[in-house]
Amino acid sequence: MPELPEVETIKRGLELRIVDRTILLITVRNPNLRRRVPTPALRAAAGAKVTSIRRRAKYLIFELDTQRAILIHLGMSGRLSLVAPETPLSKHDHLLFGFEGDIELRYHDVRRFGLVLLLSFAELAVHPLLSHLGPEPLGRGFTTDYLKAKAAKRKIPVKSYLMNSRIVVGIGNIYVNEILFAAGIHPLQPVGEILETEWDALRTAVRKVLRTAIGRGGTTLKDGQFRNASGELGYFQQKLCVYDREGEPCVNCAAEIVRITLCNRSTYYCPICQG
DNA sequence: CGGTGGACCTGCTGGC
DNA sequence: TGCCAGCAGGTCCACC
Repeated sequence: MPELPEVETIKRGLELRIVDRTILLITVRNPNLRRRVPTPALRAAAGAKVTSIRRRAKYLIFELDTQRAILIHLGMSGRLSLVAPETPLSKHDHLLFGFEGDIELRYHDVRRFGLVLLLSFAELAVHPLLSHLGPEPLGRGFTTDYLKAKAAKRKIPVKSYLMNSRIVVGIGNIYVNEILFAAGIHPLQPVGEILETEWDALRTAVRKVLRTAIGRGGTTLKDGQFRNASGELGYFQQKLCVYDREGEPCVNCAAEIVRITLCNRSTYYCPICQG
């Protein structure tokens, strides 16, 4: 579900409510996520205070005042929500974090592709899940020169390239489609043959699409899956130009949006604007 | 090494 | 109405 803008939106919502608060109780109802949740270690983190919340790629990192951190990835269907403790539990509420001040943070994940780990700061600094990640697309390391250099001589489609977290993090299947539309580049374009002049457009499109989506609180599709930490919907879906618009008219040229499968995922583009 | 495709898991939708 | 194939925001790993 969540790509960078959704994770960032959740992070911002959580920050306001739980930084500087102490965790009173951690309950693991179902430890079977992508990796098994380390229940005893995690439960033992109760009593610690959250000193800050960071985002790296699509990971959330809750730093504690005990030199440890809770690392959370939401996978495809994970949700984090702040609720009153008396709120009825649902089937897929797998972890509960009870905070002082009558606030409960719930991790909910239907498909259980997510991840929750407890790591020391030292472990976090060298953790293989994080150590191979490329630069943040909204950070300084994401330059046109970097993007171009990494692509040299490679034949993979530009869509696969942008979705590869070793190249750049945070871009998933919704935003990659929108980014390529904004840049006017065909998703199958071999990345090693992208023109000199197109690289700037591509970098600009990455940053603009992600920034705009964050500004609009992420994307909530028809199924209503994505919510921020307070349960509110995003509204970037109103700005989607190609994603899930097969057969509908292009917003620029009115040609029909085409859908193909690439990297085993639905891929949408305008055959004229991205020709 | 670079690139592709399947596996992980549950639930919803649409066609027959 | 019921059944079943196909699909869904991500990531990792085995295999060519």
